[in-house]
Parts: sequence; C-alpha cells; structure tokens
Amino acid sequence: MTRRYYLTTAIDYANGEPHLGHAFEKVGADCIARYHRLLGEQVHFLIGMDEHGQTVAQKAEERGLTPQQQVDDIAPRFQAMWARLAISYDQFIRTATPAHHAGVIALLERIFARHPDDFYEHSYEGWYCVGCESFKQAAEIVDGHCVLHPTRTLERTQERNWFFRLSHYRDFLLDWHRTHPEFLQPETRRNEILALLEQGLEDISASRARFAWGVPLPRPLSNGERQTTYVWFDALPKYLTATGFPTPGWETRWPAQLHVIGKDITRFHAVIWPAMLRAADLPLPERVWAHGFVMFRGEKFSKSAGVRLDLDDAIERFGPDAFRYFLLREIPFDADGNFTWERFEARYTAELADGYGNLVSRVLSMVSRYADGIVPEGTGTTELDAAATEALEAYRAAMDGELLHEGAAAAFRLVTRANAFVEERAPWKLAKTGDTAALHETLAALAEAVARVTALLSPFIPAKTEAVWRALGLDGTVTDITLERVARPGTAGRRVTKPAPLFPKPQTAS
RNA sequence: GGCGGAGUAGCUCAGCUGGUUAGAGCAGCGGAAUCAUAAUCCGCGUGUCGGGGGUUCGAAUCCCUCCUCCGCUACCA
Repeated sequence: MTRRYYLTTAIDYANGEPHLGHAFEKVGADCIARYHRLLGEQVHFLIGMDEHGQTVAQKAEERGLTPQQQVDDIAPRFQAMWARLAISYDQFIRTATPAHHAGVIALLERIFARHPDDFYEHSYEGWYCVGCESFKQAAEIVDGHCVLHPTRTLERTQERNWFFRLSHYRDFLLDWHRTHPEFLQPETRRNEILALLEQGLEDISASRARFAWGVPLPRPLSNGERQTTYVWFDALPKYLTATGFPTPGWETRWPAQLHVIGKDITRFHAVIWPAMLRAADLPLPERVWAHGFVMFRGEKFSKSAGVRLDLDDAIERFGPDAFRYFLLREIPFDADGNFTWERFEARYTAELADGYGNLVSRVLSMVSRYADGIVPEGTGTTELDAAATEALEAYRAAMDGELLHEGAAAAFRLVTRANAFVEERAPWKLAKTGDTAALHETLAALAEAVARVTALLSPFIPAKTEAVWRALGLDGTVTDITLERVARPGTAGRRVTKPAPLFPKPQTAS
C-alpha cells in the first residue's frame, strides 16, 4: 500500500509568456515530486493555467482575440516550456474548461446547501484607490490617503455583490494554524498569517458585476442580476476540481498533501481556501509551502525598470538540467535568492562540470582501464559507505523539509568525498603495484558512490542522471528507482560505457 | 503609520535556549598528483560578528537604543 502524494503548484496567469518566476516554482515543485517518487510514493503532480479575469480579457482585446482564443494560444506555450524543463506533471488543469466550471459551481452549491448563511448580498461601499485598483481598509489609510499611493486621491465607490462570510471562520482558522504548525511553512509566513488572523477578518466579495469572463455564479442576486464568480473563488478550487470533483472518485485523491505557492499568495491559500473548504465541509489540504522569489542582482524583475532575463537564454546557456540545478541550488526554497550569470557559470563549472561530471568521467574511465569495463565486486565497506550514509541522512532531512538547496548540497558532499577518496586510494598506483584486491575494492566503492549520488541528484538533474545511470549499466531508469536503491545500488558486475562529457565546458576563449 | 524578519570573512551563508583560539562553500595564494571534461587533492582566513549603551566572571548569541534593508498590513492575479 503505497502512500499517495498529491502535489500542486499555483496556476499561471494566462496573460503573458512564461518567465523565470513561473519556471522557478515549477522546477522546485518538480524536484519535490521527483523526490517523493524516489521515496516510493504514488505522486500526482498538478500544474496548470489560470485563465479567467479582467486582465486576460483585456489582453485578448488588445490582441484582437476572444478571451478563449487568448487562453488557447497561451496554454501550449507554457506546456512547451514545461516539457523543455522536464517538469514531470501528471495533470495540467485549465480553468476555462467545462469540467472546471462544473466543479466550481458544485463547490459553491455545496456551500449554499450546507451553510446557507455563508453567502449574502451586500452593497459594498468604500474608499477605492486608483493606484492599487482596489478598495482600501482603514488600516491602510493614513491622513485620507492610501499608504502605498499617498499622492493619489481615494474615491468613494459602491458595488453590490455576493459576499462570503469569511469572518465567521476566523476562530476556526486561528485555531487550525495554532494547532497545525506544519500546515503553513516556512515559519515566517505562518507568523504573518497568525498576525493577520489575530487582527480579525473582514468578509470578502465572492462575485463581480463588471467582468463576464469567468465562471457564472450559480445564484442570481435578489434583483435577478447574474454575476461572475470572483476570481479566487474560481482559481483556488482547481485543486479540488482537478480530482474530478464532484464526480465520484474525487475522494481518493483529495485532500492534497502539499500546495506549493509563491509567498505573495499565502493569504489566499492559508485563509480563504481553508475557509471555503470548511464551509463546504471538505477536508483541508495537509500543507502549504510558500517559496520566495528569484531576483536579478538583488532587484526584482520588472519590465518597466528593464530588469529582465530571457528564460530561453538562461536555458540555452548550459542546458535545461544545468538551469534547473542552478535555480534549486542557488536560491533557498524558503527565501528569496538571486540569479546572476556569474554565479550560474561558477556553479556550472565548479559543481556540475568539475565536480559531478568529472567524477563520473574519471570513475568510468578507471573501470574501463583497470577492470576491463566491468565493475568489480567490492570486498568490504570503505569510508565511502559512511560518507554515503551521512549524505543520505542530511539529504532526507533537507528534502523532507522542502529545503531543496540544502538537499542538493548534501548530495554534493558525497561527490566531494568520492573525489577525495580517489586521491587517497590512487587506483593508478594500485594498478602499477598489482594490488588487485585493493584496486577492486576501490573501484567497486567508487562505482557505488557514483550510483548513489546519481540517485540523489535525479530530482534535480533528471536527464543527466539518466545518462549516468545508463552509463553504469544499471537496470531500469533513474525515474523508476527508489531510495532503497541507494543502499544497494547493485553496480558490481555491470559493464560500463563512457559517454561524452556530461557537462561540457565552453572553450576558455569565451 | 503598525506588526514581523534580517544586517557575521571579497561573494553566498552556518552559528539553537550566552562559555575553549568565530566556522563552511566559492573566489584568491602556495604545494602534490596524473585516473579524469588542465578536471582533482592538501595547506593558508587577526573578519569593528551594522553603530552605541547595558546585564554578566564571560555575548555574535540576552536587554535598550539608533542606522540600513526586506516582508506583511485582505479581494490585480
């Protein structure tokens, strides 16, 4: 009975091309998905597109398209990018589809049926900041101006909508976060949400009069007006509608084990989404992880400020695996980090080419030269076994806590140890002196270490590790193995082949 | 404005509830080796631990204050 693991990312907004921020989240979640497959769990990995809302409709109009044409144009572009980056998703959900609409409506109806008081009509009147394009609360208004746009004038504006009684769930949510510290991580995000909940919650609107591109809310207002479901009541339920809800069978997948999101949408996932589920008498997801952002030389990416990075350029520089590795190793998954070309090149050269790539190269080469290409039987354990055990423990501790950058570092310590082991044992000397027993023990230990590191790195660099797995002559593919294989890689007796350099270095002339 | 986090070697960062000479990786300098993608290994770090004050036998580690940066402060997603 294998444990199932339903993992999701946020869905990307269909108003532009995929960029580095989109890629970082997908690569991170993909690494988590692959890690859980390595643990032997039955992973279901969901990604997708958020296709509704006024911005999509506007973008479509600018391009002379219908909203549907707009989203039909964008989705394949994202999917092509995810294929290129080896994102191993099991399902790609799009919100502008009949199945998703039906699921959203079923969820809303379920809330109407079970907690009829949770939705109510309300004429909302408030101070509207044109700069923010949103209503502002008292706490954000100082001297009659929005704190973020003090030079703008706030406008008194009114709209009649369906409202969701979010305030009713404040005590429940506060208690949930307090008693489930693992629900929202990292800790700093949890603290922010606790602070928010302690302040108290306002009800939120659940429908919009102005924008028709979305899911029609199933109940009209008392004056007969039909409105569009407010975007978060449309977007968040995709985690549930993706399971097939309300068609029977959805219960086998829900609740999700982990929602991977950006820190900017923590509130929606840690407050609104749990409240919606509670209102529908549905179980809450087990965990929410809010990652940080990739910045460029310490600055946020910004089209207007000219701080941008072409995703294709970054991938082309050293290939998809190297790009994945760099993002996962360089940017802490629990905080913000930086992309710089200098760091990218430094890590590529030092860690992938000279570290892992060269280790693979020298080990395969020595097995060919000193053992006729067949990995010898190891006679006993060496210090490399202890190093492997240590690396595995650190790796699991890091990966179980979503600290992917530390997981990569832990795996890499075994690369370093293996390289040192080569120097200590000096197989070329053993070959000269004819100490076959010691030579074979050394080569066996090294081949095992390479197989182990390769397994540990497979969530980070799936294509390159697959090539190494084959070069070692091992059975199956690296995506099918589990961590048990790390204990017994079974390299002895395998015929190895030497592939071209895994991570070729550009000529030094450049 | 309010709440919260952070400021440690050139760079990226570890240093939990205070206690031997403040650490790691990268970069840099010196040496060894030659299996390997001239790839590796070994050795070398006196840094006002943001500034100031305080508590203590003793503080990077606790308290106060100031400076700087960042996050949150509810319906663009």
